[in-house]
This record gives sequence, C-alpha cells and structure tokens, in this order.
Amino acid sequence: MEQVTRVKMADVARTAGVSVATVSKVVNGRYGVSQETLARVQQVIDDLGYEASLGARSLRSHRTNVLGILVAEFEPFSTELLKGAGSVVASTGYELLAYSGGGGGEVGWERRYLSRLSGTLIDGAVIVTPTVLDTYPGVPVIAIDPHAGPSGLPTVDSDNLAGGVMATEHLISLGHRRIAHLGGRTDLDSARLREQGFRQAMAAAGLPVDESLVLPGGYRRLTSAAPAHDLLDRPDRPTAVFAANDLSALAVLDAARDLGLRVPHDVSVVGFDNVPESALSEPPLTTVAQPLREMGATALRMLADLVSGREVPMHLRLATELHVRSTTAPPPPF
Amino acid sequence: MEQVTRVKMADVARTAGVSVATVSKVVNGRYGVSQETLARVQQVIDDLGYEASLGARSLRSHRTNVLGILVAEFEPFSTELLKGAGSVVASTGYELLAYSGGGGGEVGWERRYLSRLSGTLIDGAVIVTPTVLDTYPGVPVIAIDPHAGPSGLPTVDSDNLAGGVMATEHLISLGHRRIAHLGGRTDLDSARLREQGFRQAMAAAGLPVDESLVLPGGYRRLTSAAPAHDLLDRPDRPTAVFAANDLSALAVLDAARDLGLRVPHDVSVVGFDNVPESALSEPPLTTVAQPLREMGATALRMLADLVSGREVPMHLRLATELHVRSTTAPPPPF
DNA sequence: ATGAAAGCGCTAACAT
DNA sequence: ATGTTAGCGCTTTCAT
Repeated sequence: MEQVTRVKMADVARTAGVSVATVSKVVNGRYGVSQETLARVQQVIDDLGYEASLGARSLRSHRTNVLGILVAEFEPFSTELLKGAGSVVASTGYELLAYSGGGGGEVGWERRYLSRLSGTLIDGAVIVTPTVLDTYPGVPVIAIDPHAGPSGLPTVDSDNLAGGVMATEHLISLGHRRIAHLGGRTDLDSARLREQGFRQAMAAAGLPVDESLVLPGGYRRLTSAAPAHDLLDRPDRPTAVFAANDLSALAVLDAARDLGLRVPHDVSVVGFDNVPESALSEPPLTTVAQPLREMGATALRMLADLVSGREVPMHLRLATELHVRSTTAPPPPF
Repeated sequence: MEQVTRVKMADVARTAGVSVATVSKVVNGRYGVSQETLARVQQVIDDLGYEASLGARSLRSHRTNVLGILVAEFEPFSTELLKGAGSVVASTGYELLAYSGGGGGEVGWERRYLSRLSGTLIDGAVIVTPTVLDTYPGVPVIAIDPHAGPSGLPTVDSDNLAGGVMATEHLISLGHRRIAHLGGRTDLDSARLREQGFRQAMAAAGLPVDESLVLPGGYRRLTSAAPAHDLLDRPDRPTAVFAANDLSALAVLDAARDLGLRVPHDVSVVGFDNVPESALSEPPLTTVAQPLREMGATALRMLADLVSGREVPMHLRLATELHVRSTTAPPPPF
C-alpha cells in the first residue's frame, strides 16, 4: 500500500504490532529478536518499502556508513577524482556522498561543508584541493592536492616536480633551447613545484632561464591570455612554452593563432593535468598527465582505512606521465 | 579557539550567553533578536566556526536547501550530468548533494536512496536512469533518461531514436551495408530506441539486418568485451559496428586491436553519448552526442521549479547530434 | 526580545 | 525477547 507520506519506523512498528525498538533491532541486525518476529517485521519492511532516514539515524548513532567527498565545484578535475573514488567505494562497503555548494569555492568552503556533514551524515571525508589545511577535530579527513603543501592532513597528490622536469626535458630533447614558462598561481604549491621542475631541468641541461620568459598565468584561460600573448609577441620569442596547466596551455594556443603562429611548427606547447579538454584542442595538446582517477581511488581507500582506525601514510605521491600529442615538435630552423 | 569536538549550537549559546533558541533565530535570520544580541552571536559563530548540522537541522525543519542527484554509479555518463547540474545549482540558490551506493545499481536502488535521503536531507532529487519509475510520495523528483518510458514522473531525456537513425545513416552513407549493432541493456528504454533507430534506418535504405550481428552489450565496457569480440572474430564480419553507447564502442575498439584489425580501415565504429572518454580513444570515436551537461542543467532547473511549487513540463526531450571523429570511413574494398 | 520546552525519526541503555 | 525511556542537535511554538 502506497502512502502519501514517507514511511517511518513507527509505521512499520504499528503495522507489525511491535515496538519501534524491535524494528530498530531488526533493521540493524541486533540480537534479541525471535525468528518469528524478525520474519514478520522484515516482511512489513519490505511491504511498506521502509528505509531508515539517514539524517535521523546518524543523528543518534554517529555512524552512517557513508563517506563524503567534498568539492568546491563539479568540474572536469573533481569529477575525474569522483569517478576514481566511485570505482572503489563498493569494495570498501561504504556508500558515497559528493557535496558541493555549486558556488565557486569561497575561501574556507571546506570547513563549512565539513561542519555541515560531519558528525551527522558522513563518517569521514575526502576534501578536494582545500584552500585551508587545518586538521579537523574528530573527523577523519584525507586531502587531495591541497593548495598549500602537506601539513597535518594525510594527503594524496601527484608528482608536480617530476612532471615539470618531464615536460621541460621533452622540449629540450626535441632541440629547444629558448623555452618559456607560463606559470600558475604563485600561491599554490603545485604551481611552484612545476616551475621548480622547469628550472631544474633547464639547469641540468646547462640551459639558461631567461627570466623575462617566466610569467605568471594564474591557471585559468582568461588570466593566461595576456601573458601568453606577451610571450609570443616579441622578436626574440621562445621556440617553446611549458604552461603550468592545460587551461593556460590552451591560452597559449589561442595566442599563437591570433599571432598567425603555427603550432607546433613555429612554437611548441606543453600543458599539465591532461583534462579531457586537452585532447580536444586543435591540435591536441601534449601534456603531463596526473592520474586523477587513481588519486581519487587512493584517497577513498585511505579514508576507509582511516575511519576503521587503521594506519595510513601521511603523504602519498603518485607519478605523473608525459602524454605526447601534437603540439610539440623540433624548433624551426633559423 | 579550536575544540577537539564539533562545535554545536549549544556551544555558541553558552559562549554568547544566550539560549540556543536565540542562536537558532540568528542562524536562520528570524525576527525577534536585538541588533546587539545579533551582532554578538554572529561574532561568536564566526569565532567558533560554527555551522549547523545538516542532519539535525533537517530532521526538525524538513527544509534543507539541498537538492540531491541520485546515481547508481559515478561513471562518465552520470558525472557529465553532474557537471551540468553543478553549473546551474548556484543560480538556483540550492546546494548539491550527489549520492551513490557505489555498487552497481541493484534494482530499486533509487527507491532506497530516495527514502534514505528525502524528507530529512534533501528537498528533492534528480534520479539518473531509474529502473523503476514510480512516483514517489511527497518528494519532488525529476528523472533523467529513465529506463522505462515516461510515466508519472517529469522526465528529461534525449532523442535516442533519432540518434540511432543518425548513426546508422552515417555508416550507410559511407557505403557500409553489413552493419552490426552492439546493443545496450535490453531492459532499458534508451537501448531499445537506439536499436529501433538502427533497424529503421536499415529498413529505409533497403538493407537487411543480420540478426546474428545484433548482440546485447549491457552498456558497460566489461560486459561488452565478449560480444564485441564475437562480432569481429568471424569470417563474415561486419564492416561497421554501431554500438549502443560509448563504453561498448570502446570495447569494440579494444576487440579490434586484439584481433589485429585497424579502425577505421578494416572496421568502422560509432558510439553513443559523447562522454569525454570518446574523444580520448585511439583513434577518437565517432559518436552520437547527447547534450549531457545540458540535460543535467535542465533537470536541476526543473527540480528547483518543482520544489518551489512551480509548474514543470512532463517530458523534455533534447536533440542528439552526430560527432564525426576518426573511427568511421568507407568500408574496405573486397 | 528572549528562553523553556516539546519533538523531528531514530538508536541504545535499561527495564521487564 | 520485547518494550520503555532518554536523548542526538536542531527548530519552533509558546511563555515570559
């Protein structure tokens, strides 16, 4: 029989002729219920389609069997992580709740979301690119790719330094000597490490870094447009640009097109991240891939361990990997 | 001051020297609080970093300002919808909670999830590809791409029939005559419509359908592997395969590679959905695009309307569109 | 303007 | 084996 209002435990209890406590025991598989009663109550539960309210249950029991993944926004980066987390959650026995304000991640969003959900709705959380890296009292938390470097929180990220080296070495091996770096957000750890990788590879090859060819791009397509243009619109322009992420690499592609430069014939471009958009550009972007799915999966497994009181590593760093597509080639001859 | 336990309303009340009732009024912007008290309480809230527990709040108020999107699994299809929903949620003033068991969607998962969350945690839900299409008592619900055809639930989907026709006509226009169809899940409406489109286009071109070339693939890469292999590993293999979705098309690509067949030289492949992965395959997949982001965005807007008591259309069908990439070409000569 | 008290749906002692 | 009772953290009358 369908009712117009949600079926609650009291409804089940009344229908089965028992107390709510007994129903609760049945639902939670506690001892102290006769076979006969159990069968009857179970039958009523099925008939009525009863399912315990997560809110009410967790308010009382402080255990929900649900893990959270908190993101500022559902965009390509975070949803890749989500796919990774989703692919392993079943094997942990938990269910997965992804939460986003939809806004655009005001500073401290992670703390608000966590307070909202923790203690009542989720047993622990994976936080994606938190801006503030406090430890959170009483809630198991794993950070993915935090903006500031590792602190008290168990963290999963990828090897930004090695990635920066890889991108730069790739260009050097093609014969480039005059290489520019369109940087990311200078306040972010990942951007600093990618630049450091760039400098390290240049130094190792005995190549000078022209400081006028190292410009901040801000990780976004819009903020990268002007510096990308400046980089390419000069008589002594570089033969290659290593951009700190794919979005800014795309901006370099835009700038090249505007200036009538062909990629990779006139100038080579390497990005970072390997978001799907990077494969869809024209030409498809050579980029350093972060293993986003694997990072999501790893973080979720760590969280499950943490919630179960098992030991987890403080910092897990996954390898990055160069994906050579079509924006890199040897430099033009003089 | 950081505490070791979650700060709750009682903590705020004690610190500010008022009752929890007053704090509640401040938090919810109710009238009946003096300017002075309001300022003091607000200050304490900020100092302590207090945020109301979603569970406790909604248990009492039955209004949460959170919309849910319920999916069987976080895979490319559902996460695209999620991106679409996420992109508009801010403009509706709601926050967004995505929920998944992680399992593989036992029958009736949507009812379980909905019971769990509705009434207490979310004000309404978008359900992605529900298997059972009941109306749900007392909860505003929008269905995306339901497995059974439209029923009592407001629904958003795309034109699967036209898409199936489009994919097949594309292959026919390239000169293919012997075309296979790797189907989806036979219990799903979308799969049936795509196959129907296939048959319709074949019939319109006066081409026979070899029934041994129509195999179910189950919409997943794993379940499609065997039938994809069977389709290609026969002396009279088809010159083209129309796969019911991108994941199974990717499985066809895998099978072709295993068998040493080149795509599209030896066999052409068309997918359906246009998930990001389809552009990343090698070679990039020709596919029928569903406007997934738009579907997600539309469904979320409809849900917001429904929750606000506004009228919503019963059935919104969005157009599909062929994206020709690199897995289709004329058939090999004999 | 403020606070006391009841209760949302559930679980966990503690009776019986 | 079953029921009674007391909350979980919050909102909401209803007093004051």
